[in-house]
Amino acid sequence: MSKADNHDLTKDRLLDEAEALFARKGYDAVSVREITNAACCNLAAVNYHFGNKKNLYLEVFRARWIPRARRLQESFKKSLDGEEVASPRAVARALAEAFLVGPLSDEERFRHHQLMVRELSQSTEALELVVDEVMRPFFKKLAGMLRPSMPEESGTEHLMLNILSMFAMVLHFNFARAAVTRVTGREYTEAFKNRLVEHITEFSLTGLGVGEDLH
Amino acid sequence: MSKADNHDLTKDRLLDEAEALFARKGYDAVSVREITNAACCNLAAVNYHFGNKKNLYLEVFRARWIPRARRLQESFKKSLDGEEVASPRAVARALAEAFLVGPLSDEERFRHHQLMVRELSQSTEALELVVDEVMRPFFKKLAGMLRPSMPEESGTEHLMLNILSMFAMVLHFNFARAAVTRVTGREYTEAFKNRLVEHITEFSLTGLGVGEDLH
DNA sequence: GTCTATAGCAGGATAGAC
DNA sequence: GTCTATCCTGCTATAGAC
Repeated sequence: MSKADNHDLTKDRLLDEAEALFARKGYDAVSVREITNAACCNLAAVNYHFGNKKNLYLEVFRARWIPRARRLQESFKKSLDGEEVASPRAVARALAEAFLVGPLSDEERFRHHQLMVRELSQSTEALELVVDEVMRPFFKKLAGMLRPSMPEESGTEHLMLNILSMFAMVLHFNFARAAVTRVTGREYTEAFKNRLVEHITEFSLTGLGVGEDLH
Repeated sequence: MSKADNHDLTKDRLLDEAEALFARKGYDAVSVREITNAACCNLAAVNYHFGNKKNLYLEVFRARWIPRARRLQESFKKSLDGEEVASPRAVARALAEAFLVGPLSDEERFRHHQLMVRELSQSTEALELVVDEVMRPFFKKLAGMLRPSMPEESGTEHLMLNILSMFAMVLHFNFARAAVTRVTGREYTEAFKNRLVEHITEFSLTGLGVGEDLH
């Protein structure tokens, strides 16, 4: 019993600390020593539990990142339950809310987006997991929700580009915090995050909002 | 003469190869040996010319990245010369065009955005340079161009969030190529890049384009 | 399952010849 | 300015005791 406990706890601590460090510094900048120190266990534990460093990285995605992405999608879905039918505005707001405020702690949100951006910009094996198991199904669901509101003539590609654009904003305001803060002069307080949710919702609905005729 | 020549050529080759490698793999994943091999010079050359690896990285930004960012801004400015007054549509299109088609080769565009995203998501000393010398002034200019078209009551912050959002799209469609391709099924041909320019322009102007009443 | 000890190698950096 | 040779640190991974 205490054996199994130790096993699980060590493995869990390793996954947690590894994820935090990989997110903050990137795969190559983190050493196994650093991870095992942070997890208060022995250097050899990584090789025992995961075989090698790279496998630990992949396991971080399988055991931590992907489940969290699913929780985010659940949170998104719940936001929409109140609505009789998902209007584009409701979808945009629920999306922004789930990713910018949502169920995650600040630390978790940070981890999540840092790791995602690292994979998006430099695809390793983990990107396959991320795209195939999380992004594609989620985008498909979003497409289904938005399609009824779109002009008849717009195809799936148009829809996907729209979704990718909302996604780009959500991602950007999460991972480029340092730059956003430097440019706007605002820290990521609850108030500012709510302001960002408003902004993303509006921009998704009306762009710059200059009231130009629609075509 | 040949001395000075050799000096400059070696230094230039180092900067070029270093930038390419840092962009593709990230700072920590690249070794000085790898760089000097690619530049066909001796291991000690990095320390001779730049002092150390980190300084070489910073010099890549000073001597390569920032000048290229200036060229992009020039290209953006030129796109707008034909217009009597810069309408929001013209600004959005010029922005998307400069960054997605623009004056850079595919390889240069790739380098540029990879390095930028690395800095945006994990600020090192180079982020200060990037934000202070490139982003902030550029955003200020954009703000000046867009302000006349905005509703009276919207302040600078609203304007900045709008600019950051356009920027987020431009950036995203450049750095997340792998994922975009995986999701849309489209490679980054000239045709698709032009399609993206259209999309970014439209999304910037009207968002999802569902024709919702403006407020 | 967890530890110590260590093999074996790659990394950044430098001294000094040319 | 460029080279070779080398130092020394820190890395991943493993063998083997407990």
